[in-house]
Amino acid sequence: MANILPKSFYDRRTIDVATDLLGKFLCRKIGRNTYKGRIVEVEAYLGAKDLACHTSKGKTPRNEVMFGPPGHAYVYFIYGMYHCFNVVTEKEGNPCAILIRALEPIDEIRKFRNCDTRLISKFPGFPISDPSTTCGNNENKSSKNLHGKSIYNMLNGPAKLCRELMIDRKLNGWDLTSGKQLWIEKGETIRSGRIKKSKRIGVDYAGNWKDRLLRFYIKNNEYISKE
DNA sequence: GGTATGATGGGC
DNA sequence: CCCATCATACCC
Repeated sequence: MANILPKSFYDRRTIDVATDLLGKFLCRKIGRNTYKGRIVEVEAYLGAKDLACHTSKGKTPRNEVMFGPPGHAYVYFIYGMYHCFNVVTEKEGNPCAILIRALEPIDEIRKFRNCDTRLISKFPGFPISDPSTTCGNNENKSSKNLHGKSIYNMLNGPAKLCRELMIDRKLNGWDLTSGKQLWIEKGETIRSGRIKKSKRIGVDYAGNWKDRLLRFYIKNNEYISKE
């Protein structure tokens, strides 16, 4: 597939990769089907010197993927119940990554959420496929399925998008350029005027790094985790 | 919008 | 003990 982002995309300065990831498509293949979400919010983690980055305390079994080559997935388990998905950037040995914080669901994923019940029997517990949802072409911001979930509230957080797309530690280290199971495709390039910056979320422990503006999101997008 | 709290368990 | 989260409660 020609649209898969190549290794060279990730082998650059982390902040540049982070802003360039906005507007690209995260793709997850499960069974015969592929589900895609548009990346709308990310955070950059700048390696050993960055006190908010897991690698600031050195190499451990958990974070060793970040020390490897760019273009691989760094997936970690947090708070006893959640996973977060990152892409590794920069040259091998410079342990940086970008946390994917929110996705905008696009047509396939919406259709699946609403209509496709075949996968449910194959993957019991797959959260995005809720048999109680109705087939909805008239969704609005307050539309909810029978479990009270809105399409606006399913992919707007790093742990929520992992839950919905069944991303867990089995995909830690996955080569995102292989075009199987999990990859990222070209989309639009978001001009800097459409990108907002803020402090990263949940890193108040990170000393003089906690206030750095390393969170990037698409201005006015409806699927952001937090304003 | 903000703050506070419990859930829940791997990592160091 | 800590934690790159989430859902819920409440606005002290």
